[in-house]
Amino acid sequence: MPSADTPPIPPPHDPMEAMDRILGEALRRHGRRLTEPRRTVWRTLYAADEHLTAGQITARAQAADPGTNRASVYRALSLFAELGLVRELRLGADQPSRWETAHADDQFHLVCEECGQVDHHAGDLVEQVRSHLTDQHGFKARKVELHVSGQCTRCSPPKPD
Amino acid sequence: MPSADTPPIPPPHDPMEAMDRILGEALRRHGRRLTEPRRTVWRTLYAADEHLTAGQITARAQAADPGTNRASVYRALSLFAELGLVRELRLGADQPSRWETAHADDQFHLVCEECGQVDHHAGDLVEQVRSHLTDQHGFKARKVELHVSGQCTRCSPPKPD
DNA sequence: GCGTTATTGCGAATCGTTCGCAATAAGCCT
DNA sequence: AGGCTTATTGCGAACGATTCGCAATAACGC
Repeated sequence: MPSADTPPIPPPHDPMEAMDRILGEALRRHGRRLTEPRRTVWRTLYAADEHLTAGQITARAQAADPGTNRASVYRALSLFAELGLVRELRLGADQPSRWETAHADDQFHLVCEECGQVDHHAGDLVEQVRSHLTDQHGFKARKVELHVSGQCTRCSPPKPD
Repeated sequence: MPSADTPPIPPPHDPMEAMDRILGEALRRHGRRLTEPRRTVWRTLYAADEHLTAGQITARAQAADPGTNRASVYRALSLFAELGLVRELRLGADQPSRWETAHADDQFHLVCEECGQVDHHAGDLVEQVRSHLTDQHGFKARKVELHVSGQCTRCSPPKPD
């Protein structure tokens, strides 16, 4: 541990603490407060390997902190989305919204209908679409969402029978 | 008008009757029955200029036939979708599903965030995506959905300033 | 026409999500 | 560190979209 009189800028040992800092700064920048439920939701989201529904997030958050409230989870999620920290996505008309941390290049989703696996894609396709629309049709694209459903490599038989 | 002893194959004068026939045939082909609520929903869908929510469809259907029941509308819609006659689509995580008659080339939607206008696009983009995925990533694309939101030509100021 | 059985109509139920409001606590100021 | 202001929480009730169960009805094949 740093001695009591070294400059109090400890490097982020715990990756979770680093995440907390990112969240805290984003919140403060917008005049919002960093609270326990928000931190819990945030960590849950980052610990997740996949896109979670609000229900799943609530369950996991409650596993980490039993006090976590459903409504607060929803509120945290939509706030995060508003701040551009996470993205809400609909992978099927029947299923509830799912949430993912916002990386730059993941408007491109591949959903496997067999195993439910969701893959991301960066690619330039989204950019292509955007410029095509602007140039050819005068449509100013702000958000481009590409959802593809089908069979992923593992589920579609690689060997021809 | 055809005389009484000409072959009884009257050309479809009423476009709505023609629509009914299409629906009836599709249903019969699948062992389903052509009923009043189904016909009403079908006509509503075809008379519509835009993508309607189930609620809107119900309202319009009831305007045409006051007996029309909400549940039957939902059942008709999902049946039609199952038969490939209509398509369900989510234009925003917050809004309810919307429904459109199924044309070949309309997986490509442009939603104007200003006026709410929804435009379609055929284009080869969808095909491009499909083959790109199959060739490069082994992902067998079944359904490709491209949702773009932004500003349409009318809403985005054409003149600079 | 008759009978079989798919379909309807109704209300209640479900699911995801949001709301209202009193109680709590974050972060600023000193 | 203590106090103050006000954003945020927690709770349950409310909500909107969609679905369900089931008895009554009506399509359509014979």
